[in-house]
Amino acid sequence: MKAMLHAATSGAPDIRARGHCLDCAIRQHAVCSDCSAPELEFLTNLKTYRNYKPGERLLEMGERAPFMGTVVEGVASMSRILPDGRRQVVGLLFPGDLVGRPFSPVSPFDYVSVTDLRVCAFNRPQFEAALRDTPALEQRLLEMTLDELDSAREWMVLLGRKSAQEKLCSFMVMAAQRALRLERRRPMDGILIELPLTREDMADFLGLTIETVSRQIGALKKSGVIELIDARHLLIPSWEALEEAAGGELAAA
Amino acid sequence: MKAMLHAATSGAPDIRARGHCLDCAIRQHAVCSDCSAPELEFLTNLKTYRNYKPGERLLEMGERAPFMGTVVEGVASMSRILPDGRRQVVGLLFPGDLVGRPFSPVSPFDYVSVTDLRVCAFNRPQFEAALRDTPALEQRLLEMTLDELDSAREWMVLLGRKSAQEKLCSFMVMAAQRALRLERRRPMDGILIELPLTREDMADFLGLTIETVSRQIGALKKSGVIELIDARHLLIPSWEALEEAAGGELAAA
DNA sequence: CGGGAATTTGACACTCCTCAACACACGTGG
DNA sequence: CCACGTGTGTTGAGGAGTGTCAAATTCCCG
Repeated sequence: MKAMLHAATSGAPDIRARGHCLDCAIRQHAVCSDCSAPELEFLTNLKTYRNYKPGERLLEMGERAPFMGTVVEGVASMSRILPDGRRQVVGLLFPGDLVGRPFSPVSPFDYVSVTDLRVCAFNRPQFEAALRDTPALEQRLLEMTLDELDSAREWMVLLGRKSAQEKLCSFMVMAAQRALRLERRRPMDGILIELPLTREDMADFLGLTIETVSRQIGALKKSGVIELIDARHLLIPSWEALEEAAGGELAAA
Repeated sequence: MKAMLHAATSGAPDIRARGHCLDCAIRQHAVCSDCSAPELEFLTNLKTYRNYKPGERLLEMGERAPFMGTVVEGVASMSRILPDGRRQVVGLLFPGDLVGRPFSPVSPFDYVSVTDLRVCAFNRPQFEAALRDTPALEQRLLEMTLDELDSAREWMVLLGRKSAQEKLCSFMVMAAQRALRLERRRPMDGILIELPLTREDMADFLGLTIETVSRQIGALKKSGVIELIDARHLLIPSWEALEEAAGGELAAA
């Protein structure tokens, strides 16, 4: 819970451009999914890739954000730290999700990589100009933003009203849904879930402490809702039982 | 009240069209703020006004939403109720705010009036067509949605990490900011705040119980951060002290 | 193998919830 | 006019669920 962001904003992440937008594996999930071939051609020439190690800060709350982009590989978090060090994660970014706040030069949250991460990045003014000039881009951004807003509000239900145990189950449901969607698969019994976050990140996402997270995972294991492979991998014998234990109401984000 | 919430969506609220968009007092805050005179002319002919008493449900979670609109007067809430009855308010709608989820025929949340309420309403398909055909409308909607997303995430920080007392103070700060913005005024010492919600709605918005809300308001009064006029009205001797007690980080929404 | 981080476990404290009773304002009808 | 019901808000006693602090354990990687 205490803010332990190890490295300062990295001055020069590993940057290199390669690959063409047409070949992008996650384009269908991204803001550029509805762009025409010529529009993609244009974007291809603007983009650069940025790679990060876990724990690096891509953008800092309250600071100028030099770029925007899309997660290509890995997971990142958006979070805020209160003056006394309490931290709340307000969103997880999976492949296809947008990094940065469009039309605001200053980032309203910290963006931090939680796994090895690759981001398809654009110079901010150029990206915003592209947004203004490309209806396909702007309409898709609107669509994505409306979906994110629904998700954020669902998470508010979790934070405000769910028990620690329900929070953990909801998180597992969400993590599984996000991972499966990328592979165009559906949840089912016996499925394997990877938890991409440390206990600390989970705690900060769920509004709990790491000790409570650890204990509730133990309780879920004992009650048979999950089977632990190791600290980061688990098996779901019954998807329905997991959803039941999550306290209901988790629409696919 | 319980009975009202559980009653079906009111079939025929008080509907009448009057007034012209050009004369609308809250247009500058609404989705139509950037529309040209001809565009407003078009919208004027589509709109109808709907009036509600406190506690009426405008739209129901999971049901077809026949209209969308803008709050003209009063306050409404968006909320979700878990299967076992726990309720979380995920947003408050002040004049200018949008009622309904664009591009989704089904409402993801309950919309309930919390005061006497007037809504400028549009038939959903017509409104969505107008959005698609009117860049000024769509761009403004994107802007508003991005702002709402920032606000929702700030509220997640409150729900996940703030104490009951900090939640109350944050709510007062937010309520004051929203009310003042409509009058183009700034927060200052000695200001009067109206709490438009019942203790129950406040509790459901803050992730607390009504008893805790009541007790914390009492504690704030005793410590001098607020002065109670009556149950719904209070005075802020020091705005800075209130923000301090709110635990920091509340950007104007 | 060694050292630090991540995770788990334990004992205890505290915030906030639960249940219950009470106070108050308001409207209705006898 | 007053008794009554209903919705709203306050107050009190006690307990459940999480947080806090401390230590043990496991994992990871050089």
